[in-house]
Amino acid sequence: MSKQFTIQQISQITGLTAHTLRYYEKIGLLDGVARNESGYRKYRESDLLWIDFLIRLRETRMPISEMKQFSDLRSQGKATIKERRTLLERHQNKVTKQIADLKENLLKIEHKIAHYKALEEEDI
Amino acid sequence: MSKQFTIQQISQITGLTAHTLRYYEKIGLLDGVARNESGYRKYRESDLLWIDFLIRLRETRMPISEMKQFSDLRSQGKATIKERRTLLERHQNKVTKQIADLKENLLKIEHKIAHYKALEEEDI
DNA sequence: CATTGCTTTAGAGTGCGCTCGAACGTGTAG
DNA sequence: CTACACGTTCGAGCGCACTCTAAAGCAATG
Repeated sequence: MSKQFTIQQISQITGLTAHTLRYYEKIGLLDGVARNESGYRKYRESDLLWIDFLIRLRETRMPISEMKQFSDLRSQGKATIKERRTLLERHQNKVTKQIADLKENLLKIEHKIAHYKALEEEDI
Repeated sequence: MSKQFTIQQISQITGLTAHTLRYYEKIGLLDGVARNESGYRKYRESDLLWIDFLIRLRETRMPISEMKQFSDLRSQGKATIKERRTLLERHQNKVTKQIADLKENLLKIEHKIAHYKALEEEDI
């Protein structure tokens, strides 16, 4: 029998607040979180893994609307695997571009820092 | 005598809308944009360079409040160069971390894609 | 069996970064 | 002179992603 978690535990593990976890469930990012007899949520290991993946999508700037699309495909079962892969590959490209752009911007920032250093030297 | 630009030209060059350019000026990110006799903005080359740098800060997720701080230091002249450098160095660290995080997340996304591919193979 | 602290829901509120609209002035082509 | 495109200001509105509140129920401790 696999471990179960309360909303607070999931909150601590993932860093999302309980509010955000309920919100994600409400908008359909988390499907079918189980409940105990009194209606309290009990998260399974699989929920945790899914939430962790959602966090990665969010950190790579996937909009919630797209995360929702992806979640919807997921809950439709294995018939949608190809479609999910396509969606992820499109996102992969965007992330790759983000990294390239950040690197370019980082260079410019570093140049500016170097420029400031030079100006500081002059004034000694 | 250096070239001057209308707000529409700056908009086309930078990709910011005229609305956004006015907004940035209003909140103090753009200091002292010149005007012609009838009150129309005329941007100089130096304004353009500054706007481009602001865009880089924005693309690297610097919040507007921090961009404002930086702008304010800038308009106080060369006495603030050291402070500006410090601010940029802090930001540089954040950007470096962003890149590392994105790379890690990209890996996980790629693993998921590979996993989907494997599942697709199974079903042939 | 009372207190304290956790859970639930629905719905309202917030902060960020724009984005737009209204009302009005300017510049230029026919 | 008349369109009509482009400029101005001020303030309101918007989309996103949470974030919080209120009112109520459940759980654990002394």
